[in-house]
Amino acid sequence: MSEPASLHSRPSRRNEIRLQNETIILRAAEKVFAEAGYGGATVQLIADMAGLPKANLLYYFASKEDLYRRVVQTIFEIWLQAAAAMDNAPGPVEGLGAYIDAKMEISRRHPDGSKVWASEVMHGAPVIQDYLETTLRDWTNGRAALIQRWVDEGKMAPVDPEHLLYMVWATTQHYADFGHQIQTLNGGKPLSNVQWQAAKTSVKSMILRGIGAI
Amino acid sequence: MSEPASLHSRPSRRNEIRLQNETIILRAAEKVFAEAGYGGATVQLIADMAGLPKANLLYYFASKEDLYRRVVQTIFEIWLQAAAAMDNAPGPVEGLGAYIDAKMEISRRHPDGSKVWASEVMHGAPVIQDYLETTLRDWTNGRAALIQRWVDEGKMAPVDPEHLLYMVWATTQHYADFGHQIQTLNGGKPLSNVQWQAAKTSVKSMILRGIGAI
DNA sequence: TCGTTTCCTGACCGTATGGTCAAGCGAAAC
DNA sequence: GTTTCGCTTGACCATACGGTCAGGAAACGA
Repeated sequence: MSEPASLHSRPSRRNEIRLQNETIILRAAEKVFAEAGYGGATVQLIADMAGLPKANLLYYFASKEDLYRRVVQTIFEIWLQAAAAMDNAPGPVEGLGAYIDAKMEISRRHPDGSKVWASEVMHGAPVIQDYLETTLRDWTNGRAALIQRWVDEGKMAPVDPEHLLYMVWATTQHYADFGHQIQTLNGGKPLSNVQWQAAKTSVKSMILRGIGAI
Repeated sequence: MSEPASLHSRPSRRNEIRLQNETIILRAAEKVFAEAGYGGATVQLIADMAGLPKANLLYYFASKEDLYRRVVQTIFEIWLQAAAAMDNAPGPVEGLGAYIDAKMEISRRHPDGSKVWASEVMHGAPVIQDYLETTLRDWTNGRAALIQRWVDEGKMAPVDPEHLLYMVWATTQHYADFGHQIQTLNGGKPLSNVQWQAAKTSVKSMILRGIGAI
């Protein structure tokens, strides 16, 4: 109530600082966790990457684990956004096509996040186990049912929906998680725009043909 | 020259002990590195898993890094064995089919090794970068040429060989690296024999159909 | 201007880690 | 029987880590 005139033009300077620093720290943390893993990452390393004193990080985030949890949750939310790409699609070509596009785009724009996610799952999902058992399981069951419907309607070959989803996840995330290997096999250079488009096209056409949708 | 009678029946007791302990230690190390990552793994943890005093590990292996290097190299050799499955195949159905089978079998039997490999690559391959640039690159180029030949001979659709290989790697290794996620989505239970067979069949049929080989 | 709240940070602390070492042990070689 | 040599291990060490804290600086409300 004591907030003056413009509610959005002045986020009170303090909140602005807080938000900005939290963003910087989270970005640095994502990178360091991706590069070194949770155990290999140190608060000092993240602080250096963020350009802030270590004690300042621990002013904004209670602990290294807390920071890690925030990073993982952020990635999970990005993951869920792409998940919506399958909604309201008339068939597998549109639905899975859009989903693959979205996931490839995430691999390109958030490779660090993808790596942190992969690492978290590989280590037994100590932080997001409950999400796996609730949100992810529900989403997967729902989409598996949708795919099964497409099968029943003769829009694609009778493939097991879950293994199809695993293939989509695996293939798209590979371009982020194993980006270093791909880059090495690409003569040491990152994939160009053209190469990314080719990758997208290749993946989509192989998968959609693989399920008899095209 | 002073070696008595039977050269193979008595590996001189001491070599036997050495070999046996090294094996135990390497097995324990693989598991701990897979579960905790390089940074999260401690020599003490590996020693406990192996049932030996910490100082004894460091008698057989000079350092934690040395131990890790040995684990990664072992995995790379297993990887290369499966790579031979594509050799001497008349076409993609036999060649890629056998390769996918072999890689799925590795995911099932060496999930820890697969995770260590994935982790190593994700962190920029600090230990096996030279292998990536030599052995892996040569192998990949060779197989890409082979696949291209199949394409030219009309045995499969004109797909980009490298993206096809990436898809095979990603999909097969997913069952090891993301085994925990798959298990969670499977009601918390590991895949049964039947489910593993179904996974193999699904992956093979989707990929082989995806490249127009069947 | 003054009091209050939030932000900032160098110095510090207990702990855990990778690695060392010296002394002991036991099987084999002579 | 004695010597040799690789194996074994508890104790130890320097370092680096996550986290704390006290006290100062800056921003804010009145």
